[in-house]
Amino acid sequence: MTNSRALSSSSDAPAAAKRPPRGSARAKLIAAAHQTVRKQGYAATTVDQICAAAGVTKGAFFHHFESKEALAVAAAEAWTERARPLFEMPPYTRLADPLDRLIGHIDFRFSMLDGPVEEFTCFVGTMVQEAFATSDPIRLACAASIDAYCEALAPDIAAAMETHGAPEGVTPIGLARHVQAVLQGSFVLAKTTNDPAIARESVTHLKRYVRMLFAREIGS
Amino acid sequence: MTNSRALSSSSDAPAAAKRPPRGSARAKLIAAAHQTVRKQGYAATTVDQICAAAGVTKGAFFHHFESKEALAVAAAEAWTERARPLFEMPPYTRLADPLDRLIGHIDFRFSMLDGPVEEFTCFVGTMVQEAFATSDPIRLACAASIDAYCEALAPDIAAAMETHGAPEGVTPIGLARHVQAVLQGSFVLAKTTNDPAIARESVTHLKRYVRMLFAREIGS
DNA sequence: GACACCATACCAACTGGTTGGTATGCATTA
DNA sequence: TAATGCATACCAACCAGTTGGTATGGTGTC
Repeated sequence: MTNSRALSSSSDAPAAAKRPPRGSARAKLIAAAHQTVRKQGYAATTVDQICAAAGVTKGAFFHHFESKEALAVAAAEAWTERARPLFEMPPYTRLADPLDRLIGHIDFRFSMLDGPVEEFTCFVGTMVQEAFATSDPIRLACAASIDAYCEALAPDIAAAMETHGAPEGVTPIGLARHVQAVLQGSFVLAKTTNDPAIARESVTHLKRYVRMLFAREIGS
Repeated sequence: MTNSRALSSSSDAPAAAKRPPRGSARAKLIAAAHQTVRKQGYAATTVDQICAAAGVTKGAFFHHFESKEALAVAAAEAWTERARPLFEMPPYTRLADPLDRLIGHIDFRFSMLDGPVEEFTCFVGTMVQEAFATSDPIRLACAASIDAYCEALAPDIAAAMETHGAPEGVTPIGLARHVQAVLQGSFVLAKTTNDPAIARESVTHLKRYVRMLFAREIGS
């Protein structure tokens, strides 16, 4: 790289184009935050690290976000969007029986529990553990993200309760939150062993619980 | 030496005694770490904050622990000891039926889900979330603490399985880990809302699951 | 279509305050 | 008096955020 860049004639359009497209820094910073925070936690992650992972400078960071906390909030919101396809794309969402769809979703979450721990754990779950008492904006953004997940899961549970019945005291949103709790808890356990196996074990129990809940009489 | 405090005759035992007993700094530092880390997380907690909360100086800190990480490991080990009485003291541990003891334990954990979130959440669960990828000593100490809990819970589950039976694929240690996962997950959810109610909801599902697991021939 | 004008996107270098850790001294106890 | 327990004073590295500037692309005007 002899030329600092000054040489770049205006006709280098063809191949070079190493430079990332203008306007991509924000998205790259959020993706870098997801990646880094899931591995190290929020407080231990520095702005410089996020910038380095995103391949941009600090100037770009503070152009797009007024503070580290503001990035955290934006990243939590982006996490919600990132999770949305989990409810729309997968094949099991087309199943006729809502209980099959619910079980299908749990199976799907089970299948995600593979590979390095920091690649399947939850960004907002990790972050809210650290920030719930020190940053209300972050806590609320994480709460909204988890709430959106539960709300997306609840309709199938409600439908399953109507067609298959369910014990007293079980509500769609309540069971959805329990699903989320088991997932979050399984992430914590997986972090202790640095291995997904222990997480799969718990989700298997969750699946059995859901099956038992709706296994009273099919079509009573 | 002019008497800065030399007045204190050896017979001042009655009331004065403002100074903490010599040798208490270590325990106070660990207690302060438990308190502060549960509220703010590990990385966000500074050594100075821990010292302030313990009422000692940094000199005392680094006299007892060679680093912040070493304190974290010691605090995780102390957490294990702190949890031990939970299995020995409570009245339900005297029940004859092991299933009653297991349900009693879950009820007991349920009853702990009250008051400020940082007062019932798990020190090692919080810490391992942040440190699992950056500090093996901390991760292993947290793993040992959670493992000790599960091992303490497993015998009653094993006995319950023998007297009441249980479905294929359920193991004592596996179910114990699931109990722990639900608790850890319920803590995460409670942090999103800053309210224990959502955690109680999940533990109620856990209790129902355990009841259903062992309810094969009892009532039907 | 060429030019002036300007908002947006981004960069490199710097700063004030904080952090984990150290060096040293002194009082109490064995 | 030797060792232990703890305090004070201090430091080098680091961190979130700032500053002052450059590059880029869009828009209105003629």
